[in-house]
Amino acid sequence: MGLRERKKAETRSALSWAAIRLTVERGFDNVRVEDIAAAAGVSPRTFNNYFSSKGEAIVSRHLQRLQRAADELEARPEGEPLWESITHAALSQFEPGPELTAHPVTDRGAWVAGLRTMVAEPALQGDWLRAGARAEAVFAAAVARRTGTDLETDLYPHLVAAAVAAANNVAQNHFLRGDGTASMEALLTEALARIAAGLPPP
Amino acid sequence: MGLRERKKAETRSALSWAAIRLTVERGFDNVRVEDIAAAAGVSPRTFNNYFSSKGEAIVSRHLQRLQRAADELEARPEGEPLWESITHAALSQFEPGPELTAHPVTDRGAWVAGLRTMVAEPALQGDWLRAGARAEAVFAAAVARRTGTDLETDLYPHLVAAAVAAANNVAQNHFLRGDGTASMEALLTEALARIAAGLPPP
DNA sequence: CAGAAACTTGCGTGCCACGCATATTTGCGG
DNA sequence: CCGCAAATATGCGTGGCACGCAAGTTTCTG
Repeated sequence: MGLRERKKAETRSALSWAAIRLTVERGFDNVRVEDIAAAAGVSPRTFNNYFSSKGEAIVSRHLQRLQRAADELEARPEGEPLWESITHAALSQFEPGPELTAHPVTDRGAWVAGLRTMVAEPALQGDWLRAGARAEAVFAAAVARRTGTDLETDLYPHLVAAAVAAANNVAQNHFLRGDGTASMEALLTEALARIAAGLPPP
Repeated sequence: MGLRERKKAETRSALSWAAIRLTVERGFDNVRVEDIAAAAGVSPRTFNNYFSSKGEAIVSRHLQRLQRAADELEARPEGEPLWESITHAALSQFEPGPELTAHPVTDRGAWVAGLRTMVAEPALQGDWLRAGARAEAVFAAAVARRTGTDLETDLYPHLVAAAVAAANNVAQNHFLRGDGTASMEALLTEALARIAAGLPPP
């Protein structure tokens, strides 16, 4: 990778990280685009060369994680049953990436609280969902390749991708709503299993 | 219903209808809030008393339809199998409402073309998804009542609602992508059946 | 019918996304 | 090692939008 691309990736990462950090610290609408750009050491105008809104910047890491999960699906062994592969791929998004160690959190309590309010921010709901939809599309492509179905004509890959996205969202919401006794991994695994079982009435 | 509420409902409807019509005719960003307000016979400032953005106004009819489907679920007979009730409820959103006859479309071809570009408009994607999420929440409540599950502690009602929303979206996207040979009803029925069958690999 | 409550409207403000022109940086071939 | 072309960063200006606030105006209630 040339210097050009590397710098671009760094700037992008710096911007999204700054957007998240400032939003967690101060709340979404106490952060101007100007602040984010300044924190990333770049001009305000440049911010909009990378992201078309504050929300997009904040959500971009989430999107990356989801896309990594889709890649993971393609990396699963060929013979593995589909839903097993899917479960592994979906769980892989929680493996901590390098960005976690790069920015150590000093006050974990305040950080988590800020994260919760950020995730709950109404102005960001559309951005989260859009990111989910984009990830769903690439996931559908992976499912299509894996199952030999056709993205254009078959309902199947889209249905599977949408169902996985649904399970992911439900698990996430339940996790945020709950008291933290259930792990995210357990919730997601259960959600996927139930969907693969056809959601029979309890 | 008093005069007050009736007028409010009328204004709201007029605004959303104007927003849709103008967007279909001219394209999303050739329509100012000012135009919508004028078309509805109301001041620009009043527009924002009803909707907090153009997108919300455009999407509001869609949201109503989805919420009607959730109501329909509660109206299904008590003994009916859950997925049968769900399918009926989901299909009910396509029954033409009174608003269709109130605003006859003159040029159907141009109208449909405009609708397609409106639905594809990137700036509206978040709004569509947000509406879907809101409808999903009320659908989950209906499922919880119907199955005797708990919205707070159980994953089940949320999973079902999310899966139905997923099926709905997939069917809709496939319909828009396709050539119109498959009916929306058939697509949605198939999608729901597949999900209720646990999405086995083909 | 009078007062309260709800709704509408006009005005002002701060912010934001983005087009365009210009300066700066990077990559590449000589 | 150098200079040119392409990519990127920046500054500036514009149009638009969401919303707070403070009157007006309409509807409801007793």
